[in-house]
Amino acid sequence: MKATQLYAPTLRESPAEAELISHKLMYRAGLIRKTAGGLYSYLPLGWRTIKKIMQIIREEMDTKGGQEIMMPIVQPAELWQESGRWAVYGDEMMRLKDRHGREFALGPTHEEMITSLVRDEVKSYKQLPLMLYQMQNKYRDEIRPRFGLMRSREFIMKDLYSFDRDVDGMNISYEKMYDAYSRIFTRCGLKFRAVEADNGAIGGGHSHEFTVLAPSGESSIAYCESCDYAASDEKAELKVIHAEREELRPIEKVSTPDCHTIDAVKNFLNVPIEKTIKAVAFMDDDERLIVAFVRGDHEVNEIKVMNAVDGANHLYMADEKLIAAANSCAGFMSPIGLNDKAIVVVDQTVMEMYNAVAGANEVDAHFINVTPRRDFNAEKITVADIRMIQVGDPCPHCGKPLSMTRGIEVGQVFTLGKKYSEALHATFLDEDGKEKTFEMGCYGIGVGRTMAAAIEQRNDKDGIIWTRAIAPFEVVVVPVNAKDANQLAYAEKIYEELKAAGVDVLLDDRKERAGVKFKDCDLIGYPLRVTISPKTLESGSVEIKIRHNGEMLNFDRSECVSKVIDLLKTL
RNA sequence: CGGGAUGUAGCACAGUUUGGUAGCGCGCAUCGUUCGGGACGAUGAGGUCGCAGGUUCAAGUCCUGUCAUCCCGACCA
Repeated sequence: MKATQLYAPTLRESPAEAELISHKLMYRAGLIRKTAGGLYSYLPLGWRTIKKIMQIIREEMDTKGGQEIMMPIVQPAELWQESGRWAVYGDEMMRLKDRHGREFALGPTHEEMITSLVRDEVKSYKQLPLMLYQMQNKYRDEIRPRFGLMRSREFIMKDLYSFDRDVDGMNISYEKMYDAYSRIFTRCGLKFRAVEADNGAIGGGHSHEFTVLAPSGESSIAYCESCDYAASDEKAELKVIHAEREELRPIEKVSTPDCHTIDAVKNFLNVPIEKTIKAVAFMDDDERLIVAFVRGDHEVNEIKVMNAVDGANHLYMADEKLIAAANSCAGFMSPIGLNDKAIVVVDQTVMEMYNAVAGANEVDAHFINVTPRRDFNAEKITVADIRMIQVGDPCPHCGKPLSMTRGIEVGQVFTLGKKYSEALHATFLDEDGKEKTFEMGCYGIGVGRTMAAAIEQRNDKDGIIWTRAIAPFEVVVVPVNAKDANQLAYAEKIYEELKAAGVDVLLDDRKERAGVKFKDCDLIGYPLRVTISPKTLESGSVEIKIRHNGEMLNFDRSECVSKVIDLLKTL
């Protein structure tokens, strides 16, 4: 490819609306352009990278036995009604009607489609396991598209679905995909973690999010530097912290005027915050009052609370009336004396405290010397791990202190079990002649987001730093002055040789000044630059610059191709 | 959907307070000089000032409405 024929409009300045480094650089380097909020066009350079990422994904999927297919983007409402998700999915689904008024959606995901496809065709265990995947645009009408390709309304996704005859088979498929994903992101040159995730509404089974470590990421993860444990902050399991055993003292009510917050109570009674118990009151969709208790210095994890309470799907801040109905008042709640209107959930660590401070369920009063195991007397107490992880909490695997970081979720794997196969009555005949329901799994990768994450992770003040595997071109050959026919001919020769050797190479034959071309090279981020100048022409040599460390090397012209190939192996 | 902000040339922005001929830089085109890290000079093209209504002799500027974009929050199979 020659730069004079390449449509790669670079910009000196980034658009005001771009906030994220990767978004700015993709715009400036001429990789993408925006059409409307959350809708982007990929220009030639961006699309080349996307295609390379897709190819890596394809190879790894195929290696594991995946077979590529292509399903329609437009999906009939009936399928979604069958699974029950037509009503559930809400405004995030882009819906449309055809000329006859029949309802359709632009696919946000394809569980229904694939399940319907497979149930009609796969009738015997002999056809299993089956793994089918596709790469295509998905549509989600995000409440707030942002960060360029990170959260857009139309995006390219690879989605694979596995069908197995039993749970063991499903778990094997899961392991295969987990392994493939690790290989894919490694090949893309990304630093990532497979994070244990909450699989929320899907329910049951395993789930890992493949998260690229980057401070600008939207998800927060806890990870261990000593072992490979990593989990989203919502999911991270926590161990019980046992307080030091103390002589039990009798419980006592004390006056704590105007002490509505834990800080105020702590200061007023002059006790360490670790000796206090705080309450957070929620209500769910059915207006049930759910009161969560954690140690004063801990935070409540709403997801864990929801998981601990049967039937709770959403949590909201409770209103005063509900709290009053449970015989309590905001700011002074405790499990001691709450009536059965309240569902009480207590963090496991709270149960191990001695002589602690807790509310008294009346205004301006607290109990001191509360020992939960002895004193908690609410109707029903659920004890569970319900707190948010904090830096320094021990790793559940090896016990070392955990670190926290932010990350970009680029892929997710999870087991679905029979959720969709049951809803859509997708069955097969097993070896024993009995009809059985498929055990499914689904596995997604955000392709555009992977590109953005790669840029987010590797860039400097001059631009993008591509890893060789996903660079739009591996090498750029730059004659410093393309108006000089000798230089251009020399550069063209080298370009042809590299191309013949299978190198993905661009010739920057534009009649621009050297500075302009160099700036563009750095901005776009080709891993290697081969420079041709009067000097190299005269000495019969070439100069090679390595983008990521700025190193300049000189080689005899005859070695050019072999040196480029050697260097590329290290990038 | 709540809070905040912004819409003026391809990009970045000034002009709006106090109504009076639509501007600067970059980019783009032509010519000349220059030529290893975003050169210089000259000439030039490019705008219904987001859109719609209103006030006024006169609106980019004031008023009303509306649309879009961005940020924070809520939300996120």
